[in-house]
Amino acid sequence: MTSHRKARLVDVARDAGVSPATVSRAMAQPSLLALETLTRVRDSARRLGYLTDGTARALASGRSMTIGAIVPTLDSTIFARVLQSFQSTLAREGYQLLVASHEMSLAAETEAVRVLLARGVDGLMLVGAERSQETLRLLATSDVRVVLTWVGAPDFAAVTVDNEAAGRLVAEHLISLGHRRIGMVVGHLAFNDRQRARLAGVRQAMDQAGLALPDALVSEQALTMAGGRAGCARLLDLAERPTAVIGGIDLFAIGSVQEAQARGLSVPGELSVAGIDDIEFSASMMPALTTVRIPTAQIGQVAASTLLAEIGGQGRGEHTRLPIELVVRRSTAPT
Amino acid sequence: MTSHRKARLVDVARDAGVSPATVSRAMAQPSLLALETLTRVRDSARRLGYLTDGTARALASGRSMTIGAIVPTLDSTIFARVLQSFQSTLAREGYQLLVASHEMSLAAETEAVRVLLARGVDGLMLVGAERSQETLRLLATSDVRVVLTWVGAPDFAAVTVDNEAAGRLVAEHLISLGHRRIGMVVGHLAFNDRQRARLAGVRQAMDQAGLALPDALVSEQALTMAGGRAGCARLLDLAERPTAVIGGIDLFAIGSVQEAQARGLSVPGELSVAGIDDIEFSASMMPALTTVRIPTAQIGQVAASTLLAEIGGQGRGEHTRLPIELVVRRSTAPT
DNA sequence: ATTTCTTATGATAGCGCTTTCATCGAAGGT
DNA sequence: ACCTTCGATGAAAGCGCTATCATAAGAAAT
Repeated sequence: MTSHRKARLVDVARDAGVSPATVSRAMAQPSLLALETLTRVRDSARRLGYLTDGTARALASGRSMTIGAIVPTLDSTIFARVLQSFQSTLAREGYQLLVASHEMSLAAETEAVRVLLARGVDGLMLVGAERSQETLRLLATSDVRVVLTWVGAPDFAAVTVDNEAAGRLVAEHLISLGHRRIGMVVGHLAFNDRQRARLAGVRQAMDQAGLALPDALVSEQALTMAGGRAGCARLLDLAERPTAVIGGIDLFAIGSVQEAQARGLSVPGELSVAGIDDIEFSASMMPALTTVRIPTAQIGQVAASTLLAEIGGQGRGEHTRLPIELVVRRSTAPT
Repeated sequence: MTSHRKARLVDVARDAGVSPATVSRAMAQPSLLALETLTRVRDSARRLGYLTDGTARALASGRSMTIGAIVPTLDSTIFARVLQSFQSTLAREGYQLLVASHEMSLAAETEAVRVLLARGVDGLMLVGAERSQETLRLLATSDVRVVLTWVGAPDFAAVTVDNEAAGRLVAEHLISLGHRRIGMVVGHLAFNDRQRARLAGVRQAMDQAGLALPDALVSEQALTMAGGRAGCARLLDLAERPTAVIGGIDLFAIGSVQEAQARGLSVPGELSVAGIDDIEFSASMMPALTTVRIPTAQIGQVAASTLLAEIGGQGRGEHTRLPIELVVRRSTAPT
């Protein structure tokens, strides 16, 4: 609180009796300075309450030390978790996280990319592989490093998970239990390649077993528990109701269990239910949910490392596929 | 994709045959220009793929159009929700969100404040009123506008919720149902004034009813469902077990219900359980949870508006207290 | 006509930092 | 001793934009 106006680099330089360049070095590459000079500069800086002006630094150096992340929404266990680990890994390296959400709109994503690029982010985390032409153009024109999450694409580094396999895994599990008529509650498929892949995986397993997955047995819903309930309700109202329901996300499966129980159907006695994600709640609900474990926190952490490697110059578009695993619990049973 | 190097303001100016100042105006205050000039500049900008360099703009103008938010963690339904609405309100006004999390560490919060201030944020959202001296000093020295959430403090604008009243509300409800021995699972109280206030509220209600809340009946736990389970387990293991358990957050209450059920205790028959928050799941679990509704999304939205008003020069430290409400459902019953 | 506003645009000085490039003394090599 | 290398620092040119002030040309007022 020494002075009133914010201290600048030159103020510190004057106070310490060195040139601005030296102060700059003291802040950014201390190893270049003689120990004595360094301490003198640091003392002055502390005394004056000096904080490097990140804006000016970014302009002069060309690097903002800022990473952008564009997710569908922050209001989701899954993305929140990914962002948390992404952010903390980044922070450890001195990077800051700029977040934007697009609420499942392709156009909004494009706009977010434009804004973040204009902000001069050094890297960008995106979800999924579906992009507008305009977004791709923006990305190509700029020189930001990009890391995709969940689903990858050729020209970008990516940290993915085999969503198709996830769908296959649950479906095969259910089929092996003797289920023949299986329904699925899935998120809106437009601009959501994760859900599309999971559905495709379920389809594959069914096909392979010679079973059908008619459109009537697939219900698209908003990604909430209430959506899961509504979707399950639709499936249960069918003349030929399914003996098992797969939730494209755990939230759907949880909603489905609730709907079934509300109708007096026992799970898994009369209806088997399985999800994909393995969120915290799934393990401890009654009955505990059979699901596929997606290593969400790890996605964020690896995405951050990958992106930092890209920015650092090592790593050329590396793809990491994280393992997933079927977790059989109590919500599924033989027919 | 016209040129290879990134287009700058001067490039657009040259292309459009105007001065840099005019292009700057075209981007920031279009109303100052003649319509014809404006379109000409815009055409050039589009053709060259020009994006304003936010960094340079921030340096020259002194405003970064960036808001920082420091929360305990992103990985929480509650904060994720607040941030989602905060972010989308901000985005509508052209502001970008820079997030940081401190994982319940006072020192980490201070560091985050330092970093965000250095980044030149125009505003800052903080959670709770507990701050280190150093943080307060940093805030006072800089000229960022600040908005507090959940709990307010004299010198800052704030959007709060009466956490004490929330605790009181559930406790009174339970007391009115005839419960005399009530336990509480609460988050770690260090650097968490929200949980402290909720606990204090419960205490008040108990005191007023002439009841005691011995330390043994209060279990501090990490803010997860598993924490809720563990806390409830501790309370149920007591020689004199409580007839009702209050969760300092809904997650605790949910975990408590699970623990009770896992022990074969019926809820609310043998144990009443209530929470505070009203997260999505609470309404639809079995039994549906009695809780206090906290308007999370609204907190984010109002916090954003408040902060923007502060930045805009209107509004001097306004405090908004959002209403909360007891929601009685099926998890509580008379003794 | 002359003066006074307005409106649209230009010229240009920074914003606060980083980063060559240059300098200079001390250390190392022969 | 003499040249080279190295380590530590300084000088100063930007980074790409905004904002102030100045200017010019009409419009309005007298």
